[in-house]
Amino acid sequence: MATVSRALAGSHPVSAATRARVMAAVESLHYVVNVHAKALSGGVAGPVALVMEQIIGPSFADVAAGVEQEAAARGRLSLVCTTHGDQGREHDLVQLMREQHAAAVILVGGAVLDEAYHERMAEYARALDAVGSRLVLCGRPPLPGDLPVTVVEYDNRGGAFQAGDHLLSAGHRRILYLGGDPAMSTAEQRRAGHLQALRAHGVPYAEELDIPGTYTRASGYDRMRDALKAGLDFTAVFAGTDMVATGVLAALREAGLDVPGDVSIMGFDDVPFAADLSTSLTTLRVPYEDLGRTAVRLALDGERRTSGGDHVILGTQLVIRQSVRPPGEKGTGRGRRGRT
Amino acid sequence: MATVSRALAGSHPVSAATRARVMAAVESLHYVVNVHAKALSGGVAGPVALVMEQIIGPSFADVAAGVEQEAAARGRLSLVCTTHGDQGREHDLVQLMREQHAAAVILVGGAVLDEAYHERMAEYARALDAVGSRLVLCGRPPLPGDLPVTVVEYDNRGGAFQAGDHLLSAGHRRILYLGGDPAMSTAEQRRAGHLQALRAHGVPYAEELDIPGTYTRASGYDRMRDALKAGLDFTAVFAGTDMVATGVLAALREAGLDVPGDVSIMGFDDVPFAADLSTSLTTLRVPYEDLGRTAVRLALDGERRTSGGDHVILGTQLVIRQSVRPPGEKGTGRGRRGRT
DNA sequence: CTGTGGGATGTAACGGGTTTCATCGCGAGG
DNA sequence: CCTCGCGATGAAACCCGTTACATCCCACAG
Repeated sequence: MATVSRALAGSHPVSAATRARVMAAVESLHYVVNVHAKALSGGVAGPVALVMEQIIGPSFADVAAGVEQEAAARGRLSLVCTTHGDQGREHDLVQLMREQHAAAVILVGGAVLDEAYHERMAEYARALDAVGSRLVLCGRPPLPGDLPVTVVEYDNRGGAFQAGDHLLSAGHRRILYLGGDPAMSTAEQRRAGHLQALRAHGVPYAEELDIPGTYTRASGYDRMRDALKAGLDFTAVFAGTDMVATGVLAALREAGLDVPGDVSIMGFDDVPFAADLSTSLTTLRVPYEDLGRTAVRLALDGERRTSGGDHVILGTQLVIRQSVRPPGEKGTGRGRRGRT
Repeated sequence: MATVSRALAGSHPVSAATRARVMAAVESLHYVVNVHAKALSGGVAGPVALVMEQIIGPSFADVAAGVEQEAAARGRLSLVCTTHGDQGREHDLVQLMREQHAAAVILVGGAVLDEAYHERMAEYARALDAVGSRLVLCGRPPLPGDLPVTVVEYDNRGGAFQAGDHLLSAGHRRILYLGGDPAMSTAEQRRAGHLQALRAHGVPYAEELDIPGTYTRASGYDRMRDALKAGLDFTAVFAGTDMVATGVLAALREAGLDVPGDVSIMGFDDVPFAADLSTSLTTLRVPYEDLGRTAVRLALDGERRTSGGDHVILGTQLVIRQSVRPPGEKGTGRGRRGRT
């Protein structure tokens, strides 16, 4: 038994004859080592767990792809778990990953940054640290205090500033901002970036143009229809997400408005089909796959473990297509007062 | 130690006082059972492994979501692994899953159905069966012979027939078929369905309109440009995939052709953004998420294990949007002879 | 008052590897 | 020819739970 182990692991010298016999036996018996036994006695690298609300949606799938890729390159398995927004399930999953001795638990996606959130994360961080697992926050801001947490963000605020700046530089002054849930970190950061851009251009804030929602196509569609119905005055729409932008596009089209002739649209995410929408979307590319890869890399490499953790912010990139044009260059030019 | 186990598992009676003490200790020590030890000694359900070429791409992500969802509902973890088309890696992954004692290994995506493939699958099936794992083929035809394999397909051929029939019924006779790699099972099945529809309508097969490629946007774009340049005569394009259709749409648009005014397009897959393309796509909905769910359900439920395995074929559904219109209803009407 | 049944808990084996330590055999050097 | 030393291999401990089995103690019935 010991010899078999040595032969298979190659950790200690074994005679060629014995090795051959072992290999033959392994072959004929279809033998495979039992990971559990192996794990129990020593080695075995724990898997990398990715915890998100849902897989559906291009950005999450991209993060997952990045994680899987990087984990596989390091000989790790990657687990995919979804919470569907249920905190109880999130908690259970973290517990489960502790049992699994996961090398890293990556929590991805925006979150509501209230007091309870911080407590929850602190608890996760400590609990995971106690069993040698690493907590990684992906696409979320770092935690206050000195917790064993690795953070990989992308620059929501900077990106939104860049995007808003692009719109403003084109001459737009009345920009309808269709954001996400204001409680969510990403939504708030993007909104902050937009507001910052407004200030930078000396454009006064108009409350009626600042509309929250969710990051879904349906939300974009509904909010846009509402806005048109309400006769809001605007020349451009800044959608919190390409999905939102897609809904906006559909609603605008239905209303007989031309993009970008009548209304400009700015997206966010650069989903794969952004270029193929009825009007190809000017948007902001977010390096989702990179985000996943970086998360794994940071969690697994480096000897840190020095109380605090790494913190990386990935940049975003403006992708200029056809959905943004200076106002008034064609068609009615200035906004729209709905069908009133 | 035994008492602790009993208290936590609740399998045997333990006095309330002892249970309380155990719980307190667990709490203060942040104790969690070791899955490996637990697995070694008895229970512990193995994870469900999903093996695919890549995660990126809406259909794969949907399958993954279905698998994760159904696995989680049964208290199983789901592993995601990608092969990137490498058979060696596929083999390694199957081996790895045997070590992991995975409950099921789900291979998803079309495959080249040659002799070597069948041998490989047969080997996988037997090897997995030997350790109590189940092999599931998802989106692929069943294997010849009596192997312990579960198969979950969707009706590629029937769907393609339906789609082709839709085009033909609209009056199209010159249909450009932009298929996938003819060696791949899904591509061949779809093509067969299309040919069947042609026959059913008494339309002769035209070799120059039967163009293979890959299921990517780039392939659709390139093939379409080539076809236009070659001056092919056609009134409709049947794209093997919505991604291909997206590329076709882009190429047609660039060439100044109107869809569906000049050319009709039929897609396949009903990707989430199909409705939002420059012309919303008439396509065939494939129940990818269902596919994943069914795969897990079949693999985990049922006592079968009776040599052979289940075989389920899921239906598809025609989704009529705006990219198909009878030929000649507007514009040039009859195909296009390129820029020649 | 004693026998007995049963709840509560300790003991030990087991699962399947890895690793340390001990043993053994053989070739080379003294 | 003897011994030292090292490569090869066997024995046993260990990893950490679960569970069958053995104890032990107490309450209740006879």
